[in-house]
Amino acid sequence: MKRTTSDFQYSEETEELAKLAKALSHPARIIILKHLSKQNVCYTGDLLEILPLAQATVSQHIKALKDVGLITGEVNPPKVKYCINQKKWEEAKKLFEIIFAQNFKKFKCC
Amino acid sequence: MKRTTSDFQYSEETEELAKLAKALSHPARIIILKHLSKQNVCYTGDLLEILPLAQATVSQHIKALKDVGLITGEVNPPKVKYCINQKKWEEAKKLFEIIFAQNFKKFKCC
DNA sequence: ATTAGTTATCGTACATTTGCGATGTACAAT
DNA sequence: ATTGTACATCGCAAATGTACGATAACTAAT
Repeated sequence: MKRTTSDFQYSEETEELAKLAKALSHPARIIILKHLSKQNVCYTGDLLEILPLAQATVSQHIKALKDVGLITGEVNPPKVKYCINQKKWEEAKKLFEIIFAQNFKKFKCC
Repeated sequence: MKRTTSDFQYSEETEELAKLAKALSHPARIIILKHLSKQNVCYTGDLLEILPLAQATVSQHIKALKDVGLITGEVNPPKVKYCINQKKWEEAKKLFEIIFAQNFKKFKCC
């Protein structure tokens, strides 16, 4: 029963969910997303005030969220305005809903 | 996780969500959870067949899920039976629901 | 006691993430 | 042109994650 790792591929959905989960896997990025989902709009400076991190580090976390598509930035000199990317946000919501859909009410496990 | 402000602490909820997201941040662990949530019960051997990874690696991923509390194992010699930990599963579901609750219908962003 | 089956853990190598200071970029105002 | 503001990126160090072969542990059956 050989398993050849080289040609194996996870499904698109699985890969996407894993990527989104990774984006949520740091407290600072959770804070950023929660802040954005409440405020609807914010600037890097706002986040610097609520996070215990250096500016360079906050910028990195923002980049991670941007790279996965969960937020978008709009240059608004000399600031940059960030928002939730609503389309991706809904997509993420759905993917997490799917995996947590099962509720097990009638089963006894270990 | 070094912090400049040494006494800063993220909230329990934020830390917990980040930990759960980290548990979901690898495709192999997504597969394991999906399989368990469908099958309700499974053995390490079952997972070896559906994952492109060595036994040691699969065992590590299982451990990661066990450590965060999402699954439980019951020794059933010579096998080990795994299940979703329903209580933690529901907790995770709620935490993800909370962060994705916002839906932005009436706002225009960047 | 030995063997076979199943899974966990150890040791190792390599990749990625996290954090920060320093530096670079871009624009506005002087 | 220079300065100031806001933010991104670079380069580095430390920590953490990923993967695997080898080995250990544990039990059932011979």
